[in-house]
Order: sequence, then structure tokens, then C-alpha cells
Amino acid sequence: MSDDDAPPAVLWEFPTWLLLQLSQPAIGVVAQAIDGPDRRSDFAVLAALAEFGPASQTELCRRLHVDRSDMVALLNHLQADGHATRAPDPLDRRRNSVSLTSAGRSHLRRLQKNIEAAQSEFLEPLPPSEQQALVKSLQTLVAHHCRGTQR
Amino acid sequence: MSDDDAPPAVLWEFPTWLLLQLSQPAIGVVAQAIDGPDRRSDFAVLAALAEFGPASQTELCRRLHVDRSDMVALLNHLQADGHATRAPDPLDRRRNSVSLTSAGRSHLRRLQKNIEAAQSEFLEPLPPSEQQALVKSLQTLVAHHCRGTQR
DNA sequence: CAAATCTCAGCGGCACTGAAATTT
DNA sequence: CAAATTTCAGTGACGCTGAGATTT
Repeated sequence: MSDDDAPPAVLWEFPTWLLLQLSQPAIGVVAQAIDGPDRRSDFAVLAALAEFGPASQTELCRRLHVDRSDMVALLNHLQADGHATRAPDPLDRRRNSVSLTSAGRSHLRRLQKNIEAAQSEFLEPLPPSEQQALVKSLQTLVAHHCRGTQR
Repeated sequence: MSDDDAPPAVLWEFPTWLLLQLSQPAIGVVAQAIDGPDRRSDFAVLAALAEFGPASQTELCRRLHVDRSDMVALLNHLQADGHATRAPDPLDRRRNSVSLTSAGRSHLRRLQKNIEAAQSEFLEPLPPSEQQALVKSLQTLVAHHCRGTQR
């Protein structure tokens, strides 16, 4: 009987350990929600393009904390799926101007609905007041710890 | 001026995204605290052995949510460093009885002090009451989402 | 010329799978 | 025999680095 699978008590008090434990469920619940060949950051890229308009790859990297190399692969996929386009920026031809296609826009809407449902599912064990407080605390920590971690 | 590196507003409301953003800082602050060749799960293994006594590899996997293959590599390192030993379990010779050495025990003490400091640093942007509430909420989510995810 | 942007090749840690060897 | 345990080989996503090509 009993907790043969209980983790050491020390870990249970370490927020960084709890957080890492939750990474996998967080990835899983979202992966299940998007239920397709999409990478996890596809939605983030589409959302950034929708909110801020066409952007260079470097700007997307800055906004989303994604590595420049990974952004290349990400956009290769989005482009192959017809969700985004790359065009040389006439103002600075070193840059690619990345734009959302109309197919990409509707794909984004679909993804957003599913991912929002996944968020609710993820927070479901907490009462609403704790849900709000948790999100607020996480926002504070992200704002403090995720500053200029990209190049 | 202004927020040229602001993420899309939608993401900012997604707890799973916030959580994933915090993974890297969480890993970083702990990595800096242990400041050595230790893998991130070394401390967890040592703590489990200290709290529950000698255990089989499968039991450690269950407790720590670590894959059986990764546990092999983990113990190879701990054994090479003289922090843990493997001995065939006389009661069931399929099992290895993994034990903490005295060197491992003192290594654990040193690690724990440093990692506890890292936790404080990680939570430092939050007022103490929010720190407590956050840990409590994370514990609830882990308890709910991390059930039998191992084999 | 130096600096910025994009691309590609590759590395290392990590979570995981499948299969073999041993033992119950 | 089936099932459990450990081990190894290999896969794939991910974060990252270094170097080359192009443009400013």
C-alpha cells in the first residue's frame, strides 16, 4: 500500500522542480489540443503575425524567445502549409518580410479555440480565484526572468 | 522605443505558455546553483535515496518520474563520482539495490543548501504571500497532472 | 570595411521506444 | 511459460553554436 511513488519531500517544496514537472503535462495537453503536425510554436508565430503584422524573422525571434535557427525551420513548415509567406523586405533586402496568409489566419482561429480549451483543462483542478492568482504570479516571474535571453 | 519585443497578448494569458517560458530560467538558476558536472536530476536521486533508503532503479524511476533509460545513465554518473552504489538485491536478483555513499550524503547536503538558495532567488520577484500561494497551486497541479506518467 | 540578417550543419541534453539479457 | 528488471541502441524535438552568403 501507501505512497510507493511519492517523491522526496524536499522536491515537493521546490518551485523550480514543481514547474519542471508541469512542463510535460503542459506540453501534452496543448499537443493534444492542436492535434496535428503543428509544432508547439506554430501558434505563437501565427499569433504574433496577426497581432503585429508582417515582421522580419529576427523580430519574431525577439518577440517569441525562439532561436534564429529554429525560426527558419518553423517558417519552412508554415510556408509549406500555406500559412505564412516570406518575401524580401524592399526597405532592407537582408530581411525577410514574413506575412500571414488568409489560410494562416483561419488556421490561427481554429488553433486558438482549441488551445484556450486546453488552458481551461490544465487549470481545472484549481478554483477560479487560484487560477487568476497563479496566472498573475507566473506573469510576474516571466516578466522578471525572461529579459533579453535572446540574441 | 516601446515594446518591440513584447510577445502577442494571447500568449501572455496562457498559463501553459507562461510555464514553458519559465522552464529555461528555472533550469538556469538551478544549474548555476549546483555549478558542477551534475545533471539536473542528480539531486533528486540523492534526495530520494536519503529519504527512503536503498531502492531499485524502477522504484527511483517511479518516485522521480524519470525514464528507466535515463536512470541508467544518471546512476552511471553518480556511481562514477562515488555518490551511489549498485549492488544486486539478494531478495530479487533482477533488481539493483541502489544505495547512497557517505560521499553522496555530504554531496547531497552541499547541493541542497545551494538549490534552496536558488529557489529563493527564483521566487524573489513575488511577495512572500504570493510565493506561498504559487507553491501551493503548483503542488495541486502536479498532484493532478503527474499521475502514473511513468512505466 | 564592420554589422546585420538569413541559412545551414552540427552538437548535447532530454524524453522516449524497442529489443536483448537475466531473473522470478 | 509469462512477467519484471536492467541495459543498450537509436529516434526526435529542442535550444543552441559556428560559419557562410548576402546586404546594409
